[in-house]
Amino acid sequence: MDSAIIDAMPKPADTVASNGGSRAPALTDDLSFLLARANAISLAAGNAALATHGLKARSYAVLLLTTDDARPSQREIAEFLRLDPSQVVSLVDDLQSRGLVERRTDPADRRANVVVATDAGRQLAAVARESARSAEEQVHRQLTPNERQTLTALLRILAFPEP
Amino acid sequence: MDSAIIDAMPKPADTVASNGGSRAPALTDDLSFLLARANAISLAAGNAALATHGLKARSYAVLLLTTDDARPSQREIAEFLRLDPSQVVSLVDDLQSRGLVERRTDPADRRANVVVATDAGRQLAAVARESARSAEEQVHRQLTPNERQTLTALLRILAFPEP
DNA sequence: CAGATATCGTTGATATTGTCAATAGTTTCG
DNA sequence: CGAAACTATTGACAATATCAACGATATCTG
Repeated sequence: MDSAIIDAMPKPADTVASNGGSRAPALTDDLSFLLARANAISLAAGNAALATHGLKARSYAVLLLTTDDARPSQREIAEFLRLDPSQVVSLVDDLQSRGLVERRTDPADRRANVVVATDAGRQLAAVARESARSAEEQVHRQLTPNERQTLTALLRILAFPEP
Repeated sequence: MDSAIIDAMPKPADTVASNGGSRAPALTDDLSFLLARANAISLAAGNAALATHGLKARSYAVLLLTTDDARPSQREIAEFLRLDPSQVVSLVDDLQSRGLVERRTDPADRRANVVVATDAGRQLAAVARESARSAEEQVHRQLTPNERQTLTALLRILAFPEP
């Protein structure tokens, strides 16, 4: 069915107590590994849910950004999603060929393309969002609302580091 | 330099208040997206740190698992890391060709290969672990010890769902 | 202002990773 | 025993990542 990428990396097992018996040296306690595995699961669920609409997490994220008032350029999209600019080209190409977004050269900087969702794009984004939301709900159903909020706040610190 | 994968997916922006002004519709508040972005950052840092030792997050994770007393089979490794079994074949091939791990057919089930680190593998794992640890430290330095512990606990719930 | 320097999007080449079906060897189950 | 299920492996193919080079702008510096 669906699978996913995972990339992990461990940590010391110093504080011996946290490990059940004397089992694995690290991975299960490792933040980076857990991050990777949780992401893989979340991503798989999201992709599965979005497939109905001909989207993947990637293209969905781009589409959603283009519905924003901020009118991001391709470079900004690339930075935000941590993608190579050339990958954004492909993603926008695809969405554009389906009539979901448009490229408009930024009047303020004619090198840059501002990507903006069409009406069709906005409509699709809306329904896709609902699918994504319920897929997420499944993945995160083991967490209480409070826990979700805490998790979101902590992840935001990692995802958008200060210095 | 390094870049990384990202895959994201958003959420409703219902609770209007959480958004600064009237900016982005969702992504910054979306758990799945934050998970993806945080993972991308963590992964990039880990890969960079491990490159010194000729490892990536992937191969490092496999190597580390093989230092475990649990003596995982390739199938178990694949499941744990959420990889296709064929990818584990490649990873183990590589590590084995470098003399870091060995394949031993499980006496209890001669279909299965138990993968176990050699002495050299254990040594490398030890030093690589130190590199990974300090890379992680950089990524997570914005979190207090308490926050890290909380985050770990919450992520574990997502990474290893109950039912 | 001119020329050097940097940036944005794009293309294309290349490597890495993901996905899937098919297979031989084993085990398990009826 | 024979059928069905499972393990590792291979190979083919699709998707993604990575990087260098380019034309079109913009910005900077003297």
